[in-house]
Amino acid sequence: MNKEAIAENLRAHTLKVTPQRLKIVESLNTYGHLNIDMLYREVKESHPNVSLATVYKNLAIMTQNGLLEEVKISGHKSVFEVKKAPHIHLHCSRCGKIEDIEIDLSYVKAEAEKRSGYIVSGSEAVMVGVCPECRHNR
Amino acid sequence: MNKEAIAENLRAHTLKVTPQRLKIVESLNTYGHLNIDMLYREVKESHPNVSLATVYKNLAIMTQNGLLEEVKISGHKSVFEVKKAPHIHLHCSRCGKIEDIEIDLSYVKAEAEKRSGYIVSGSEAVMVGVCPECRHNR
DNA sequence: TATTTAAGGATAAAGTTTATCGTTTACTGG
DNA sequence: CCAGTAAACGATAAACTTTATCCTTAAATA
Repeated sequence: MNKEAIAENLRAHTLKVTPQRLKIVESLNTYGHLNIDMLYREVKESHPNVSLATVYKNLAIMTQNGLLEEVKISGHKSVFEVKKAPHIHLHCSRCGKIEDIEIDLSYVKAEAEKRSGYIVSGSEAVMVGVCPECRHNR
Repeated sequence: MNKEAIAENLRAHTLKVTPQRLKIVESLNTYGHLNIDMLYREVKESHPNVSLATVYKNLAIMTQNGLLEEVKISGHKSVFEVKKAPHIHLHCSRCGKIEDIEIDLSYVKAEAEKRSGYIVSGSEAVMVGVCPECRHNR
């Protein structure tokens, strides 16, 4: 995804296009899931005097505006990702990596609604385990 | 669940039985899901000079030892619960309440393993929506 | 290109969690 | 039941994280 497409995406979420924001989204496109410290380091590479507060402020507003999503991982700092089609997360407890996998949860949602009376508007699921690489390299 | 049963549960997890720990688990049995501030307030009622550090230390060790579980809720502080049979969480975005519901995720787990090569050992799922009470009282 | 408004940077303040350390308490074995 | 030991407690400092403030800079609009 190129810079102009990212800029489009920012504008689509009523956010001004700034170099710092471009870099944040670019980094997330490249690495998938990054926490705030990683993102701060990333942005500093191209903008050495970026303020940590800027990263905080941007993650907050980009998440509020629906461009990013925060993923809470048990025992770790939250990571952020660019919002895309609904999916669940795989978290490797050995190497810490996080992957997306598109598994349909509509059955779970329907079942939850039926049995609880809730109207469910969203869901978040994380499966924890060991990835193939970590299983083999030991 | 009475005090002796809670004490049993603590011992079963190689934890000494202290009044502060009893109160924490008792509160969680009563209310289901509480964050650290709520638990601190709870324990203070029966042990007015409990230290906040004690609550932190106990939640950490009880979680490590598998007696409690931490539930990360988007936009809120983590809540804790007494570990029980696998279940997923319902979170009402209006009133903030959290409920358990036992829905089988083994299909999701199997599918995730098949498609990713991971060996999945655990999962955490939260469905966000509006509970029946909040839907009606407005 | 000037104007307006939002965003950035620096840093202070607030809030949260962990570490330290001396004292107290729960457990064990006699 | 009591003494000894190790763990837990309380108080508090330190570390760490997040948010707020305020002045400067930059992006969008016409």
